[in-house]
Amino acid sequence: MAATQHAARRAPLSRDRVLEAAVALADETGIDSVSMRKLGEALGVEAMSLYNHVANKGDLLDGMVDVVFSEIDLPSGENWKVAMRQRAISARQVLGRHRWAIGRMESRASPGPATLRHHDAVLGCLRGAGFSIEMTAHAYSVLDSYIYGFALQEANLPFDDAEETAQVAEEILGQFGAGEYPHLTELAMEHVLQPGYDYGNEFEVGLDLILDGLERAVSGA
Amino acid sequence: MAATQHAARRAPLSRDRVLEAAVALADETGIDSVSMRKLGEALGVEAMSLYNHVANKGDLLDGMVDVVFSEIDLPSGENWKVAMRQRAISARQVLGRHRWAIGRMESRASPGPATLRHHDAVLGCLRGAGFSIEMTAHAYSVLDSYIYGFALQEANLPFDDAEETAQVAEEILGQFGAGEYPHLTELAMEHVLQPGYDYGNEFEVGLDLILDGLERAVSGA
DNA sequence: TACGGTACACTTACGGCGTAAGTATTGTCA
DNA sequence: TGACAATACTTACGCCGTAAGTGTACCGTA
Repeated sequence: MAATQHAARRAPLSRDRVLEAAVALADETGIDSVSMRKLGEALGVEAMSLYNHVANKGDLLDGMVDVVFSEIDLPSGENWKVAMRQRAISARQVLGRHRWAIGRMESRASPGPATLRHHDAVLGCLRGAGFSIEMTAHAYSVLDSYIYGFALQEANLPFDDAEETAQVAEEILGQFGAGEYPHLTELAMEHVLQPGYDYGNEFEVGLDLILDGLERAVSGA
Repeated sequence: MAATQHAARRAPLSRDRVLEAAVALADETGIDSVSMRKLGEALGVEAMSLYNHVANKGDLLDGMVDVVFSEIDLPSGENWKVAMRQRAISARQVLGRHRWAIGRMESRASPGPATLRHHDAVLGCLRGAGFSIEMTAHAYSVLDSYIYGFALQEANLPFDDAEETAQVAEEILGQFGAGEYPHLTELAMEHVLQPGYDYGNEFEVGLDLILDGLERAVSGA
């Protein structure tokens, strides 16, 4: 049949090609518009053909998350603080590039190989720097919580630049009497709406606070 | 008609009743099974009737998130550190009770009144304790990032108790040669799988590390 | 008491979703 | 050449959100 011959001439599908296309589609049009049909269309294929390469939609999402993980720099260098700092910054960058990913880290029971490799490298860096197992667990928990939480907040900001910020702030505050949320209003007026404000700058402030705290904890022990 | 008389005898719907039922349904059966049809069924009503009380499904989700926020204790007392600590613990409890909520804080452009009230109270506590506006912004960012991130990780743990933990760890590690992820294996064997382990215990460790860091930053300025 | 408006639950219908099941066409190796 | 494994295709089912329109019960006013 003509359709099938056409298919034969196409570059063949593979799990990697499917995942890559899905990530690109999610980046461009949002995770909600990643459906099997639309993904198939993007690949020049019917929806059901994708099932030759992913088990189901959950498997697709798991795979997409693992692709994201694979983009995060592994920690490197002998100085744990520098390595952790650099990894955190890379993670935030990657999660900013794929804003749909942060809410779907709920891959839960099925972490992919890149995910496992990443976690193993982080643990190895800390253990190699002399952290006890318990201290490693503490550091791992507080750092990852902070990174994911910051990325989550950043992904959910309803604005991307100063102009939008002003617009949104006006909208929200304008709905209420000026006195109803005085501290929110103050922060908006005297900080967020000032020229040069960028929420992203907060990331390294908090990160350094945590890294310094860890350093103190580890040297005090 | 009989059906309508029946409806008349029913306690009338209201936005609050709809939101409450939706939250309960999500808690019991997961957010994915909160559909307009199933929610209607839970309330003894057809799906379309819900549209008299919520604008659409997005509005429903926004409202559900605001219900969750309303359950978090507002900070109280004159000691900012105690107040922030207690609020953080309450937030984690609430987010643990409604695990579906953390990924859907993407209410983005439309925070509800409880959400705004909560944020305003947090800011007021810090400003009242003498934090500068900038320092308030730092504290707010690092604390909320940590709380959300921790809740996110906790919500995504594929296990709830020690038994499940062992089972999942075995499954994951069993898929690979023992040497493939040595540090992950070590952490699992010598820490996570030890009796008495509970990831939740990490929360206050990281929280206190951050609060101490903030205290040092604020007293040093 | 009668009446008009409002509130609100109902039915029907549409297009999109994930995916189970079955069919057809290829490229590969005996 | 003929059989087999891959893999793309079609069809169909029961969900989903929700636009549009219908009917009834209640309330304030005359």
